[in-house]
Amino acid sequence: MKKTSLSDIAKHLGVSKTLVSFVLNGKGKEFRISDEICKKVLEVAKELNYQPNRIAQGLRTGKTNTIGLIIADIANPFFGILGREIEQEAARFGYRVIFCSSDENPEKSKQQIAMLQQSQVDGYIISPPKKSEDQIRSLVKSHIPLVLIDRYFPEIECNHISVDNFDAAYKATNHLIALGHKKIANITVNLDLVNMIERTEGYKKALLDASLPVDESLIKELPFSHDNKDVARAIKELVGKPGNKKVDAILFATSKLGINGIESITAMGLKIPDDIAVVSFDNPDAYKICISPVTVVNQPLKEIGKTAVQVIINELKHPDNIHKIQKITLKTDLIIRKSCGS
Amino acid sequence: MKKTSLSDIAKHLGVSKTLVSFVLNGKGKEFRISDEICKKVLEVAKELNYQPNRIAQGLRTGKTNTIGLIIADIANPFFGILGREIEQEAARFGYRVIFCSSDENPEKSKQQIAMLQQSQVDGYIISPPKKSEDQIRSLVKSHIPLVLIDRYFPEIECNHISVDNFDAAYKATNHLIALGHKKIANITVNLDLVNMIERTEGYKKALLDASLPVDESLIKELPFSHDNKDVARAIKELVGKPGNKKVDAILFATSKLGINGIESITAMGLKIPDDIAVVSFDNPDAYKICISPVTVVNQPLKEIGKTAVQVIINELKHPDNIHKIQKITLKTDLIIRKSCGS
DNA sequence: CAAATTCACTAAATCGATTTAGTAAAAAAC
DNA sequence: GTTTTTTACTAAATCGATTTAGTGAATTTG
Repeated sequence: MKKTSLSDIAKHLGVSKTLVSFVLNGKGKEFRISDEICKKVLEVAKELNYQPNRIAQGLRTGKTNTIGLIIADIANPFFGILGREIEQEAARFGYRVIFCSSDENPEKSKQQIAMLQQSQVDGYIISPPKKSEDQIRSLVKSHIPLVLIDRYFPEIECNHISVDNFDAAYKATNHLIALGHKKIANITVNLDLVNMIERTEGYKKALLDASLPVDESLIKELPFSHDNKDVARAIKELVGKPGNKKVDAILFATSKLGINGIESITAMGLKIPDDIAVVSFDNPDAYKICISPVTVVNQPLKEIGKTAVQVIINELKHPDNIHKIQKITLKTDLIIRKSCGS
Repeated sequence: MKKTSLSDIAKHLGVSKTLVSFVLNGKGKEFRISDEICKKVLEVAKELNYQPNRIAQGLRTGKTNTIGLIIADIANPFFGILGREIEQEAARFGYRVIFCSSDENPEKSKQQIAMLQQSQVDGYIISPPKKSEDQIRSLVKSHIPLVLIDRYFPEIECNHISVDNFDAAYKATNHLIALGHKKIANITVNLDLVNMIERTEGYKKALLDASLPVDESLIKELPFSHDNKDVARAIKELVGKPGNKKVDAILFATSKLGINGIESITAMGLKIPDDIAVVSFDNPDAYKICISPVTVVNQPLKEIGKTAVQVIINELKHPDNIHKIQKITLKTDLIIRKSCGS
C-alpha cells in the first residue's frame, strides 16, 4: 500500500500531472482548468488520500518549510518553554522545526549547523555557544534567514533577540540593596557571552550606585556543566565560617544555579531569607513551591520565541528586500516573592 | 555563493557525477575507481565545501534520516528530558528529530502525523493522546517503524515502551500506608489512557490490600489543561473543614498536579507532611527544594527515550525481517524524601 | 592472436513534485 | 472566411542526488 503520488491521480483521471499540480495548489482558476475537472481532481485526491511529498516539493522549489533550532538543552525548562513557543508559532505559518541541543559546545553546534544546512532548512534560530562566532559568520554569509536568541555576538551584524540583562541584574541587585542587604554575592556561569557578562555588569553597577564595594571574591563563575557539588562548593566559600558571615545575599544568574544553590543552602542548615537572601534569573516552577518562594527575574520567553519565528518568516516572505537587521531587546520583570526578606 | 552540488565537483574534475557519488559514498573501492581520482574528488569536495543535499538524497533513496516525535508538550520537563534523550540517541545514528507538541489533543496529533508523513520521516515515536487510536492504527498499517511511549492502546498491536504504572502507584500508596496514613486521596488527570488508569488501579489495590476503604470521592480527576485554581479547588474539596480533616495524604499522578497542589496546600496554611503527606509521580527539580522535599515515583526517562530510538533504528536496519512487536515495560523507583513523614 | 575478462569509468533513468513553453480546438474579431 | 485570441489543457525540463546498465580500452587467457 504505497503512497499516492501526483501521477497516480493524473493516471486515474487520464489527465496530465501538470493539471493535477495546478489544481491541488489552488491555481485552477489562474490556469483556467475547468471547474468540472477541478472538482474531480480534488475528489480523487481525497479518495486516494493523497499526501504531497514535501521532500520532492522541497527539491524542486528549494523550500523545505523547515526551521532549524539550536539551543543549549531542550531538557532545561528555560529552553523547553522557548522551544515550545517556537514550535507553535512556526506551525501557525506551516513550518516544522528540527530541534538540536548543543550543550553550549561549539563542536556540537558546528555539526548541527552542517546537518541543518544539508537538510536545506529555510531558516535558523540559534542560541549560539561561545566560540561559535565563525559558524555564525559563515551562516550570515549564506544569506539564509537567521536569528540569534538569548545571546549574540556584538561584533557580528545579525538579527538577534534578547533581554536587557544589564537592566535585569541591576534591578534585581537593587532590590536586595533596598531591603538592606550589603554583602551581595553573584553566582554565574562562565559562558563568556554577552548575556552573562551583562548580568554581572548590572550587578556591579547597582553596587557602585549604592556606594557598596565590588568584591571580586564574591563573584563565582562556574562552568556550564556544573552539578550540585560545584554550586555547593561555591556557596561554602561564599558563606565562610558560621558566625562570621561573609555574605548576606546571592544573585543567581540562572535557575539551574539557583535550584542547586538553594538545595545547598538548605542542606547547610541556613534559612532563606533570614540567614541569606536569594534572587535568581528565570522563573521555573520550582521557585513557586520553594522553602521560601524565590524572587526572580522573569524573562518574556513566549515573546522571544514568537518574535524569533516572525523575524524568520518575514525574511522568507520578502526575499528580495534587503532586510534591516533586527536587534531586539526585551524587558524583564522582577517577580517579588519571599526569598529576599522584607 | 550558492551551494556546491555533485555536478559541480564532477565538472570541476571533468569526470561523471556517478563517479563522484561513488567516491563520496565510500564506494570507490567497490566500483574500482582509481586511488588517484578518489583522492582528487575528496580534495575538491573539501575545497568547495561540498554538503550533500539530503533532500535530493531523500527523494532518490526514500530515506530521510529523520524521526518524527509527538509528545504532549516539550515545555513540560518530563517530555523535555525524554525529548532530549531521543534527540541524542537519534543523533548517534545520524538521525534528526522533528518535534511536535500535541497538547494531548487528537486533532493536533492527527495534523502532526499527516505533516510527518508528508515529510517522509523514517520512523515515529509517539506519546498518543486519547482518541487517537485510529491515527495509530493507520500508521501501523503503513509499515513505517513506530513506537509508542509513556502510554499505548492495549487493543493495538504496536511497539510500545512504558513503565509499570500499576506497580509504581501501588508502591507509592503502600509507602503512605506504611507510614500510618489512612485517608489517602488520589489526584489524577482524565487522560483516559492506560498509564493513568493503571496508576489509579495500583492506588486502589494498595488500599484494598491494606483493608482500607476505597472512597471514590477521594479520587479527583482533573482535565489535562488544568491550572492552579482547578487543583486548589480539588484540594479544598478533599481537605474539607479545618479540624475535620477528610484526608491525611495525597498521591499526585503527575508533577504538574503535584507542583500546583503543593502550592495550594501551602497557601492554605497546611504543613507537609504534618498536616498532609504527599507523594507524586515524576521527579522535577522543584521537588528537591520544596518546602518539604517530595517523595516521588521516578521514571527511567533516559532509558525510555534511548530504547525508543533503538527500536526504530533496529527496524530500519533490518527492513526485511518481520519484526517481533516490542512491548517493553520498565520499572520505576520510589525516591523517599520528607513529604510523607516518618 | 582472437576471445574473454578486467578495469575504470559514463550515460541515462529515477525519485515526485513544479513550472515554462507550447499546442490543438473553439470562439471572437475583422 | 481567414486571422487572432482565448480556452483548456500537456510535454518536457528541472531540482540533486543514486543506481543500473553499459562502454571502450587494457589486460589476461587459451
